[in-house]
Amino acid sequence: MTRAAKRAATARRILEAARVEFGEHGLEGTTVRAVAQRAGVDPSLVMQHYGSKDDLFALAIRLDRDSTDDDVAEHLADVLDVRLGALPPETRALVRSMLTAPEATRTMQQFLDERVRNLARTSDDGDAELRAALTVSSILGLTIARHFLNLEALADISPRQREEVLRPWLTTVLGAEAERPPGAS
Amino acid sequence: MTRAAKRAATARRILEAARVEFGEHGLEGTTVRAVAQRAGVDPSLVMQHYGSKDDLFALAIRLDRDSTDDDVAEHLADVLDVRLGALPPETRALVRSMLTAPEATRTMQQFLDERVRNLARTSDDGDAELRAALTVSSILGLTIARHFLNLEALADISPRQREEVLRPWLTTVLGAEAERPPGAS
DNA sequence: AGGATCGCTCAACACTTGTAGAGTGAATTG
DNA sequence: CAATTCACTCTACAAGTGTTGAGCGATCCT
Repeated sequence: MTRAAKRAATARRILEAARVEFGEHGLEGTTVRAVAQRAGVDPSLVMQHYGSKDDLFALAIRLDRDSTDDDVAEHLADVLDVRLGALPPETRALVRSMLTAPEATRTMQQFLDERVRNLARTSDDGDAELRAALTVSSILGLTIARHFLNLEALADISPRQREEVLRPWLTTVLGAEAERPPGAS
Repeated sequence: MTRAAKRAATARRILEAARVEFGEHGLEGTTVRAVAQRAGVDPSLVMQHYGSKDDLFALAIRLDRDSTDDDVAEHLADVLDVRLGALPPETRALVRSMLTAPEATRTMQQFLDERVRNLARTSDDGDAELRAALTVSSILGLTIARHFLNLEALADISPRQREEVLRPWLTTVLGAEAERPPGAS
């Protein structure tokens, strides 16, 4: 293993450690020393690699999603498959700090606004954006309630419940934009 | 104004300042000095009144809701009337820190679990708790998206949209527990 | 009115934090 | 093989934090 490769590997180890720490304790609750210790490395090396704690954080919460086709089906798959298991560390880090770290708030805003736009694109209803936003925020709330607040009722969802309750419910939420009540202008 | 009354008034002023600061910057992002300055008071007075920053925080996030009858109608009223305006400071403080401050996380868990139980009580469905949890987390997500992330699509909701989109949508979400698909045991 | 009480401020401490710079030992290069 | 580069550690510092105890001036009791 060449010297540059070893250095790159160390850098990745630091970044991953940072994601875990940020994901568990947030930006303010995480110390550079804690990240360094988890990575098995000296604190100052973290700085040499990433410049500052804030720069490291900005990198740690990047989602790097391939935002090509972002439709209802993908949403469903996301929620049902991915988010029922463990959340990836960068997502945990982003969500964990989204209410307290301005950088994370901005990133989350952009991420959600984009999903809302993509979702609203499928309809030409004037209120499509609003309906899409309701859908997206529902999924956000579900994610938080399950993975960060550990709501009792969401703790253990059986495969039966996933198919009989969660999937129909999500379909309802997602499809709500199609069933608008009569009386619109 | 008696001396004790003046002291009590100062205490309330400090607590209110704390709610605003905590609500805006979270537990870790708020300094005792900032609270004191907002209250127009010396930092050490804050300690004399509330013992420690953590004790003050615990008090600042208390909701003191009269949890007698917590039903669907109340939920709707909450979301449509209260939460469309500004959130009360103690609610802001609680929500802001719920992902980063363990004390706030616990408080939020208990608050939501209670609402879920109360909501599930109205049905004898075996999955009532799960459905109630989906409802509650939807509302949580909506609150966060609107009041903390300022999602574009949720920024300005006209009265028309409230009545034509938001209310029917919420009714759907809330009522989803009644419309379960056929084929349950 | 005079002494005690008390709400409040001032000054300071102990600690943790992010961060910088010198140093070290091994890998690399000629 | 000698010189150099470089990934990494050690030591230290300056700033900001929660928290404390002494002191001060106005208000209350007798």
